[in-house]
Amino acid sequence: MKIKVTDDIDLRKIAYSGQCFRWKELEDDRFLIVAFGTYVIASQTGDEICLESEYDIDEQLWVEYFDLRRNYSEIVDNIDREDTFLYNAGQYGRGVRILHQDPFETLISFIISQRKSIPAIKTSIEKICAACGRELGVVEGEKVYAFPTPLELYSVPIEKLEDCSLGYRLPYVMEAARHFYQEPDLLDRMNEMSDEELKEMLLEFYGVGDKVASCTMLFGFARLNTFPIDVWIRRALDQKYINGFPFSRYEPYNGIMQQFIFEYYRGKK
DNA sequence: AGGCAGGCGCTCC
DNA sequence: GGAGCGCCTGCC
Repeated sequence: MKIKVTDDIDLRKIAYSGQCFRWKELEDDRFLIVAFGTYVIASQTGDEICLESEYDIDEQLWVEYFDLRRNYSEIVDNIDREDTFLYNAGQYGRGVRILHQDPFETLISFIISQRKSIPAIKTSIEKICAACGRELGVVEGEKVYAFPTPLELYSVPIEKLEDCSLGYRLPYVMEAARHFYQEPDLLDRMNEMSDEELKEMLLEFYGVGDKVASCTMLFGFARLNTFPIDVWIRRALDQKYINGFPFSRYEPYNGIMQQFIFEYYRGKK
């Protein structure tokens, strides 16, 4: 399947943007993307995204996933030119989009992410998927597993999870899985909530603080105004915005600005 | 080979 | 309500 995109998109930038952990680069600029209980192999030629899979491809699902209904180039063009740092960050980050990922997977992934490097996060998540996720097939000689459902994760024997490099995060993961499993309408309720209510609720989860809650909202609930602050963003803000970041100017897309800043600042180190 | 990660909970004030 | 500390472990 091919999807024509009339907006900024760059699969490579997205793949390495730190928001997704189950993209794997294959040869020839192709990316294996496992999400929503299925997978695709994505590649890009100019403004055309090609998706291939042994499974049926639900175009609307992936349009939603890549947030293709939103016009990012317009958002980049709206950046204040006087703000040289943000303007440059926007240009540098052109093509990055905020993925609309599965909320449960996003929550668990960012719980795991605390005090871990990105390679370590990926390793841990892959182990979890292999331990209790559904087997989806074989791609380039490697088995592909779906991210587990709350039930699959909650009911896996604890010994198997102990081999997944979770460390002290193990009880955090189990608690979150239990919540989602035992409360089937939880997700619907969360989707109905305002940003403030959702944040409050996520913070009640054991092991979830401000950073993890914010990342879950931005990357898993498509709350694009959420502005996660990690050590990199903290440094960037302290250095470039002594008088505070102009959040009101970039509503309702502060989260996209955060992503640009993150890419740019981390890239330049 | 040892410090350090894209934090958080808990325990003090 | 804020500062200080311990935490698992893989990765560079």
